[in-house]
Amino acid sequence: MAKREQSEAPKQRPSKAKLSTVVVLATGVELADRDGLESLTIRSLAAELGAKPMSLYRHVESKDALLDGMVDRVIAEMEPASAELEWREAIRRRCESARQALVRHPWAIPLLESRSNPGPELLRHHEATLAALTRGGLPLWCIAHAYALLDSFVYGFAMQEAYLGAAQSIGDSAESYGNSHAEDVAGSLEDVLDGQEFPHLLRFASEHAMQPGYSFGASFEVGIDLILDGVTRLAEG
Amino acid sequence: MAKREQSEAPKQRPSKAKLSTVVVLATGVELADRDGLESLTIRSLAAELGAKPMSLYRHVESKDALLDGMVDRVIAEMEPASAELEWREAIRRRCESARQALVRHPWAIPLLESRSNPGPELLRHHEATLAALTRGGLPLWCIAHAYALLDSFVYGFAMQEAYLGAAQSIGDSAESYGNSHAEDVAGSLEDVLDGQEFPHLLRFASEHAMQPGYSFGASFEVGIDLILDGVTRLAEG
DNA sequence: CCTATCAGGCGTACTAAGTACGCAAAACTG
DNA sequence: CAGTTTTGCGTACTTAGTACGCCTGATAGG
Repeated sequence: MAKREQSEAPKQRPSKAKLSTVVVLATGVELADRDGLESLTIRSLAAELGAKPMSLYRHVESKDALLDGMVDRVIAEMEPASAELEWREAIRRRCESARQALVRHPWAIPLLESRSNPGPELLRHHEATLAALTRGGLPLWCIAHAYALLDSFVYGFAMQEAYLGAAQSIGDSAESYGNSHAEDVAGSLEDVLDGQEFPHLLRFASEHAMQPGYSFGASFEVGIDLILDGVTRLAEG
Repeated sequence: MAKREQSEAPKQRPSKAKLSTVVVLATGVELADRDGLESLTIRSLAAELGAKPMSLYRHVESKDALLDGMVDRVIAEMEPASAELEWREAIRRRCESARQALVRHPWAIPLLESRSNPGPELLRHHEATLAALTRGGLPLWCIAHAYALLDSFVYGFAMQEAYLGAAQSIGDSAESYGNSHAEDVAGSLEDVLDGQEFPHLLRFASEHAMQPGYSFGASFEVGIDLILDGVTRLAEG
């Protein structure tokens, strides 16, 4: 009798709070962000929520459904192309937003492909992008190419960025597996490559990729603009 | 005594043959191709090889190592950029080859990212590609962009192609999960999209994507050429 | 206020899957 | 042919997903 609450209890993730589908999905995303997808289990998620494993199944049909929901949540973080902006700018922003969502949630990248159900957010997203491309006055076949190229690039870029990110974060979470890729990728460049076997690779790494100002991410905007330009040119010629 | 063999026994995958790392990896790839990555377990692989689960561990350190090895095998199927050809043509072929390998082994795509160890084949591959780009006379910063864009595009494209492929294969392997995405994606376009909510999407699908001659794959070469052109232009201007 | 109903949380327990450990047969070596 | 190494594997433990059904607290009538 000492405790009375109507429906909005004070938020407290680590233990209590009311269980619900959204909370489960959101906490799933948090956990995957923090510890990686491998350590997201029904049991660990339940523990994080201060609940017992079987309780989650009241709000999520299965682990697959959980993952689907989490992916849709990530997609929801990507701003759809705005109808207000000039179409190229709208596309640019959409792509950058998508990329950032995937950088925040790199575990979602492999799932984007394998999860079959499109999910409501993904549809809204496609719709907005197609609308922007249509506003650009491109012919339909050209829209198709533009869309294929842009999305391929965004996803592929995010994939590589995630890969590099994992390789570069030396002091971060270096205990997930037995493999310590940190040293293998970052430090031992010369150890693996010093032979005459990979001269270009070694030169590229030492003279460019390992230089102070280098940022893989800088290629992103270059790529988007390049594709946008190329597609425009396609439509004309 | 009735059976005598020196080292090359008649090949017979389903049951006997000598166990070895290569055989295990190759059979793993076959199994993943046939039944999908989810149904590739140490136990199923052992059964396929006519062996018992623990036997595989003599030739593969762990399941993770198995997956690494399988991925490296897929990468080995991608022809490195040839040093004989004109550089753009060499790049084009390399990319097309990579794409085809990933179409043959779509399960490898999500793994490309998550597997941390580069693997010997990947290094050889990068080396050849950088060599070709260098032969093109591009400045180093431009090579970096070119490489980032090309690889992002290839991987991302393969990802989408795999996604679409799974959605389109109606009569193929439609029993993997409880979800039958075949109908959901292919047939019920109007069921999901008929509302006024997704006009562009519906128009795009019905007027273009569902037309007889449409092929998503056709965008691939367009994309590669577009990137190659764009990068060349970058280097000049 | 008392009871029927219902939904949410959970205990139990089964299954699938990775794999540590160490034995034993086979292959190889001297 | 004896010793050593390589290979295959039986056993068994662990982690993880989840089917099934109980229990409890909240809610709705009477």
